Amino acid sequence: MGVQERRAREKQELRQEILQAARELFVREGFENVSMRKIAEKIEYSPTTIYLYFQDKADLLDCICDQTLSNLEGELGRLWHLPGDPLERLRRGMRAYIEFGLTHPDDYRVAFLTPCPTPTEQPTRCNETGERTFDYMRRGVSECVDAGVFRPVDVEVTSQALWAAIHGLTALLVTYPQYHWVDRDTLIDTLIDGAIGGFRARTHTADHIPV
Amino acid sequence: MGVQERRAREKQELRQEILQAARELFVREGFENVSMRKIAEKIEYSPTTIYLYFQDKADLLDCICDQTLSNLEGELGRLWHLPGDPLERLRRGMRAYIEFGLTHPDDYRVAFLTPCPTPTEQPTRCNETGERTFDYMRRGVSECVDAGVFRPVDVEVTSQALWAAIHGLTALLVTYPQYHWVDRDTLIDTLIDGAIGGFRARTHTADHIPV
Amino acid sequence: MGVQERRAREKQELRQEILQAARELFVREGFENVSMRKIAEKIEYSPTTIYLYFQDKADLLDCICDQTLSNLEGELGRLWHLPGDPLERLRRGMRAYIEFGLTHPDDYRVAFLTPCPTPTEQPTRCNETGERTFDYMRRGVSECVDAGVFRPVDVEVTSQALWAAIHGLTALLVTYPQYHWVDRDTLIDTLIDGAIGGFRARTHTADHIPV
Amino acid sequence: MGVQERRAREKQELRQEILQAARELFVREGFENVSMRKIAEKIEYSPTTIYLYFQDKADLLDCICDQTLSNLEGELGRLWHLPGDPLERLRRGMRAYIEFGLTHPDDYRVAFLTPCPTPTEQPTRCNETGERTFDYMRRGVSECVDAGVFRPVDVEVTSQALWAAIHGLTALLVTYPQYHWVDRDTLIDTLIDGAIGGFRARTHTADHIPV
DNA sequence: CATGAATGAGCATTCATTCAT
DNA sequence: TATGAATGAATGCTCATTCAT
Repeated sequence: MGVQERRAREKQELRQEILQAARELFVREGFENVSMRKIAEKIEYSPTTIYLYFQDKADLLDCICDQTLSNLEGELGRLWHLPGDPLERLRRGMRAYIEFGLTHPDDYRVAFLTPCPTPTEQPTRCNETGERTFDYMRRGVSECVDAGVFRPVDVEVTSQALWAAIHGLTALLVTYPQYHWVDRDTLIDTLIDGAIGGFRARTHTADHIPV
Repeated sequence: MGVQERRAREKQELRQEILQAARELFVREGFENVSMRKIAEKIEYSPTTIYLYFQDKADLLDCICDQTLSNLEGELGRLWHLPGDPLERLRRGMRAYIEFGLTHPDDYRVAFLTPCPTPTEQPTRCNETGERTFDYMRRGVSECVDAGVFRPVDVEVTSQALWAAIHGLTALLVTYPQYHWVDRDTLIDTLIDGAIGGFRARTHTADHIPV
Repeated sequence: MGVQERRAREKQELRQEILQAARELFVREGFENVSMRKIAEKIEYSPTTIYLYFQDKADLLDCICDQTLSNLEGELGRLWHLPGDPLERLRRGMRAYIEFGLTHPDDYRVAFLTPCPTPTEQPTRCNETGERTFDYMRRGVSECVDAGVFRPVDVEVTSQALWAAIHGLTALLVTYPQYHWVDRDTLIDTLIDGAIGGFRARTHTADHIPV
Repeated sequence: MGVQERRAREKQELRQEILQAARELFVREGFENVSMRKIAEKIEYSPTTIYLYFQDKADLLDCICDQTLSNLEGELGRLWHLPGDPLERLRRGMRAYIEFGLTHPDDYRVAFLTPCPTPTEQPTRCNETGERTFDYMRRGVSECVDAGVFRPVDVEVTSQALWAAIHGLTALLVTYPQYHWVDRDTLIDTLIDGAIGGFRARTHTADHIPV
């Protein structure tokens, strides 16, 4: 059985290597310019080999997306357990989301800006992982409502709206990196605080709202 | 002279036909997956013909974007002159933007979700028209600040943040039309009011903020 | 009739303009990279117009060749009437030939290095002009024989051999301009004197033969 | 292992087949007019296959040239070791060169009459093989000088001049096979003896010079 | 498990040329 | 006389993929 295990492990490793190579190529060369051949060259295997691990290019892409979302989810999970009040936690998560997109623009593009090839099939690419990730937003909003920091808004509606806001900024920055944006940090803070601000309970102190 | 005029008109018509065909294909298949050949087939002309009307594929894309932005600009211009207070005007414009995207999802995709093929060249595609369009946002925010409805925020920063918010929602709805979104109108209102809410002066009445 | 004449003259002028434009393009862009369209653009006429003056591209090419040969012939004719003894005249003509090729490398390529498209049709492109040009070689050799500077060699054989020699050098220099040739003038002189040297009568003085 | 060997052999064979097909086409149609597709059709493989054996069209051309030059080099090498005095050896080599061109006109055309597509890159195509081949000329001339058959001429200059002479004849005969040449053998002998004659020491006997 | 060989389809673009006007 | 519009054919090359081994 040791043999079988080793084999399985090796197989997993090569799979990971392929994914990693593909991801790096996406980053370096841009999503559209990555071919199976280039990936194969990078890992020094034949193109055919890739097909032993992935059904086709779309499948490979899906897996990359899934990984991306997993990474994002992991990041958010880590942050979730840091100390802080609900508002801080929500804000921190939103910032992390945006920064994740900026740090991995190609991953973000693949995962969030590329339409599903066959729209009827899957609502989002990599449904489950995506939902799990989105749950952090739901929980963040929920906490804020429970703590009275937010007005008693509908959690799902608010979560979706907040996601839209941070997705919008990430998408724009990723799609038009050369546009004459104002200072990036200011912009991010403004967006987050602005979006959150709309849901806060009346008695809030304005400390976090930038001028 | 009638002949010349008719010729010119026909030429314009074919140009429009090409643009329309390309737009539809770009939308349906994604920019990278649309070839000049496919466009030619769609309009039942030879590929060469397209090159009589557009310099190359990038030029074609540019023209499509420009048209889209012009339409959007026209829409926003119309609304701008309707009566209403500054806040109402801003909100109305933001909603129109989102609805424009939802009504012409393909156009929106091409214009706002497709990365420029050569990113170094041009900040955004179709600079001028885009800027003119964005100016409506700037003017709307500016008015709100002047009228004291907004705190004295930085107009450019705020405008970019608000654009990000509405772009985000439009992009998500366009990219994942099948996702289990909450009621579309509620979501749009929530996003707009939430985003705007963050910048309002302290003494505002909460009448516009939905539950 | 004045009208007709003017028309005819204008027609000739445009024809010349086309030929001139084509020739210049050949020189600047290289023979293979010249298209009818580019020629048309250069003269600021439509491509169609060219076809009013030349049957097709091959015809245009032929005419250029013919012009080239005419130019060469003219050059040789001019030189022929300069004073000098037969040997000097022959040598001078051979040098002029080589230098013509080096000055108009693309013309030379078109006229002398490009095989006739349909080999059965025409021995050389532009037969007659070519023959007239070659006659200068025949006459030069003939004179040398008559003057006793050359041994009583066969004029045709010798002429062809000498042509081969100078054509060879021209062709090599034109085809491989980057090769590590020795000093160009030395090479030309050596070739000419060497080739001629083989036919000189025994009592020649060696003054012209370089070390 | 038999399998591997057979595979390798088959691979080599196909490579040769491609080279041969390309060579024939280049010769028949001219380099610019031969497309990868036409080559593919000729060998009844898909165009893609060619790219498994050659990097691109230029590479293919290079390999063809190299083969041609190798053949020529081999021929000259064989002759070099035959007995004979230096002059005879030189003359014999020059004749072999010309006859090689006449026997393989297509090969000669491709190797010596086709301009390098990108002239700036490489002095001559297939440098090394070409130089090795040209070395036979240098050695032949050198020997003649050493033996006192030639005047103490510069070896490189003389070699290049002699090359030019025999190249010229070969090129003309190959390019214009239909021209009214005099008797081929007479012409070749005349050219060779004439060219060589120019460099011979004064005391030579004229025995080899034809009338 | 991995591959070498091969392919059909496709790409953006350019070409020489024609035809109706 | 000249042209604007249009085209069919072709270009070198890359792609994702398959199949026999």
